[in-house]
Amino acid sequence: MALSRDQVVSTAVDLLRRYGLGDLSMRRLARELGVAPGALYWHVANKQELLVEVADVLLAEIVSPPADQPAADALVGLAVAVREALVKVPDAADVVGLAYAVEPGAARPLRDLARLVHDAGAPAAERDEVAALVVHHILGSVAGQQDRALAASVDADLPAPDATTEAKAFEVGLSVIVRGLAPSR
Amino acid sequence: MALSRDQVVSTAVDLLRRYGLGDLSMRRLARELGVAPGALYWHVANKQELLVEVADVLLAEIVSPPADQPAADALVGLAVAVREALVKVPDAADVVGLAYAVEPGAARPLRDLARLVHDAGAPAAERDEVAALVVHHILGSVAGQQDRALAASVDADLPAPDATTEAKAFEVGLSVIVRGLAPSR
DNA sequence: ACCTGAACACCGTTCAAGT
DNA sequence: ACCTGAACACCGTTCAAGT
Repeated sequence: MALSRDQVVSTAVDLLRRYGLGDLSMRRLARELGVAPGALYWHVANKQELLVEVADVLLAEIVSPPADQPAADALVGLAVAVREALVKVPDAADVVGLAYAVEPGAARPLRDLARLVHDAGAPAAERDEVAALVVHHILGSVAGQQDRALAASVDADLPAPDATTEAKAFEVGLSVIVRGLAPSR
Repeated sequence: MALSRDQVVSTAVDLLRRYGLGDLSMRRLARELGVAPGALYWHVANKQELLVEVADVLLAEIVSPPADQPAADALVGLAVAVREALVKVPDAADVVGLAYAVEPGAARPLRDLARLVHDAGAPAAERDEVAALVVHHILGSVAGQQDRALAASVDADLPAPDATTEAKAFEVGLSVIVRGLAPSR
């Protein structure tokens, strides 16, 4: 049976989950699919386009926040959920960061984040800017935790990051944002 | 005359400034220096170590904030200065992000940022977390602007980012952080 | 329509051997 | 002490030619 674009993308997601971005090469992906590297270029224009699709898949798995709570709580809940989903995927911050730069509102959870930022008190004119701040905080936190885990695995006398501590640190920053949301006065 | 580590690092900075991370390869750097690629490994352990040094050079050029203003103003001023310095250097966010993950307080401006966050009202226990939030906001803003510039140069019907607008958007997020700094009540 | 084979122009890193 | 030459194991992308 012929290869499909979906098959290419989902195998790429698999490779990323299991081995990280360093092993998600077009050649490695082709090997995994049992085709020649050139075959992939019939289904995707290039690696960048593929990675944007991969990011969309990762974000699509995140559940929407329940609508029956204050916007500020829903915002915190969703941000934590996005962070938790991404931190499990090696190099997720790089992949999602690339996709976010190309198309900030393409994935549903990121649109939800922007909406909740507005509902929680940000003026409409500042909605996208504050949403970007939240996204950067999530991606920065994810990248930081993963980098520290990598550093600890390489250098034996560096401490391995603790998931609970990392999550707490993230929420400290998040609460600063929520507190600052309403324009002064 | 023999090659020095400083020479290797500063030529790397040069290459980054002129052509970006894509052209900052160990082989390209060796060619620029007129040596064989293997020669570089006498002076630096690997590419990652080199990039951390490059980040330190980029950050070292940023001036410290004057001490005669309110901490919140100094914080905003320094964050804007760091952003402005980095946005001129292609892929600066990637390079500095890597270095920041490895050693968050190694560069002076980043230490100053953490100090000002504390002086501006963050509890000592939350200082590093909020400083990380500010750094992520800077790097995210820089990466975003540069990505949009690249996208516009590739795709003709995408608008080129305006430097003033980008700076304003950054300051919106920054002021949210500053407003949220003092713990509630 | 979809894929292979082969090529082009690259990578980071290692290491014996030279000076 | 410092560097070269040569190798190892890779990259992303293109494209004529095949089915």
